[in-house]
Amino acid sequence: MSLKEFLLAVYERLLEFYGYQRWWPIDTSYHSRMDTDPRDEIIISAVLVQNTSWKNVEKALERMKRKGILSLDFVRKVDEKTLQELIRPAGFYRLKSHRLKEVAFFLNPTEKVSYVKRQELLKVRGIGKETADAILLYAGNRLNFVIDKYTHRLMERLYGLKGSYEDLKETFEKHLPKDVEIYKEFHALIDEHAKRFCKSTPLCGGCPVKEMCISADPSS
DNA sequence: CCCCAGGGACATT
DNA sequence: AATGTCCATGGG
Repeated sequence: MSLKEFLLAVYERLLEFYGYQRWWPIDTSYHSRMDTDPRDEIIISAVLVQNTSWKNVEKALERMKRKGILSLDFVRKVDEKTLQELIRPAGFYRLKSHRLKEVAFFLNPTEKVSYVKRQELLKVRGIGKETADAILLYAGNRLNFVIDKYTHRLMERLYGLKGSYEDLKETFEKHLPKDVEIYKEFHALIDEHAKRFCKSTPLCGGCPVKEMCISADPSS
């Protein structure tokens, strides 16, 4: 089986097992009610979720909706101290309030997310490769595969596939169909699978891709 | 008590 | 290029 066939087979098996993940969750009724851009919610939460559980991000988003406005305009206008208190549950709150300001001024207007160059987005302080690719893919609907530590771990275990962030990103983008919906779902499925089975100490018993994994423990 | 979460910047080796 | 440290809240 070629790498191309392998990646697609893993994707289809994970999709079959877990179903559609539908990242990024968006409160569409909020944005139509408040006349705010849903892409703002994705951009803001992409920063908030850095090394943080989604659960804690949701708490911060709720506070922004309740005591502020969940939009990049609000982030630009609110004073940093207030912003810190709103996002506190997401952790690293002093760091992240500054990062939110940086990205909110850079992605102004929000429409810029659909044409800005990746290299330019990466110059924003606080926006690394994963956050940049997540913003481009999920908010910009652009063909940018997102790599994270789960992707590294899973691919090394499944196929012995190692490499830098850019190496892995190129591999996925070279072999997968050029389809943003597949990019979005596959990344989400990889994360879900890494959390449920392919943890730091893997739970190979019941793993949906055990049969295609070079390092699965056959006895478990 | 421990470890980890949908990372990134910066320093050190 | 690889590894270490800091940033912080919340849950298991």
